[in-house]
Amino acid sequence: MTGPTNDRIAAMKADGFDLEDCPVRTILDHLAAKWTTLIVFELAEGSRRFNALGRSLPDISKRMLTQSLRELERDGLVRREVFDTKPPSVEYSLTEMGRSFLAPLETMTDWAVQSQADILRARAAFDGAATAS
Amino acid sequence: MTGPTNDRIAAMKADGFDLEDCPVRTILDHLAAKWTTLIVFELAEGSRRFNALGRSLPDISKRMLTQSLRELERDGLVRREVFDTKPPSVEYSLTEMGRSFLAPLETMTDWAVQSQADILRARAAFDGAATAS
DNA sequence: GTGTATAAGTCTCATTTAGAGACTGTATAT
DNA sequence: ATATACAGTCTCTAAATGAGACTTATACAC
Repeated sequence: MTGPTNDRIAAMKADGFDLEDCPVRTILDHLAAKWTTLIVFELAEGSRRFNALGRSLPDISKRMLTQSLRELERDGLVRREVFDTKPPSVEYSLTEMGRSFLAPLETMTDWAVQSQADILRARAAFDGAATAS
Repeated sequence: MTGPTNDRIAAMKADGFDLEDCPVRTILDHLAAKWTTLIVFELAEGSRRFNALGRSLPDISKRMLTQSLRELERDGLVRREVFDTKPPSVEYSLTEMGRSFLAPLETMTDWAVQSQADILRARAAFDGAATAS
């Protein structure tokens, strides 16, 4: 959105902070990406090869699987190892940092599981109110 | 990705589980959406009106701000109140459930802050390895 | 030996989603 | 008179995603 920014943001910017390039945010953006959490959860159970991961996440496209794994590898959460078999196989596994990410991830999913009923109720109420003119 | 699913997923499906329609996943998808966390953090500091939120999140478009707020409202994390001023003003604030979401959210961002240096290092190493033929 | 499948991707094309910004309509401030 | 603010909506364009064909070499079934 355009227009003047508010005081707090203005102050942070004056302080050299660039919202567009905030490292925490670029990290969160990756983690928040649609497939990241699913991949990490799957790798939490052990190393997996590319196609095996694809089979576990049936509705991800090869394209996005490749792309997500590359980002995870680049961020240091996932390790990629190529084995010289015929045909060559590639194994993905969590790094130590990747494993350290499981704790916050589980905090999130625990909250989701606990809140699930409330959320579904809220959605039903919202949709009902919208329908009832 | 097409192809046969693995045993675990197959077992869950046999058990009536539909990955496409997993409630936890639809919740996580919303929470993971690019703007959700920023909006929730901003509302954590107090209620805000539509344009004020836009000013705090300078690079969100009105379109996405509206859409994100609607989802958050529908999920019951955010309350929307219209005041009959001229022109009418609309105030957004966190519900109790919205506030309960701050804890897991902070767990995530804390992890991001703590891991930030490692991640940036990993990225630099990855990019360097790619560049060095 | 011919056909089929697997490995881990890449590439292209079609669809979906997001972003930029004009536009609405009333009312107060300049 | 003119500009600005309120909270959006609407349209048009740009970017991200999904579906699926294609690659190259090998192993297995028939």
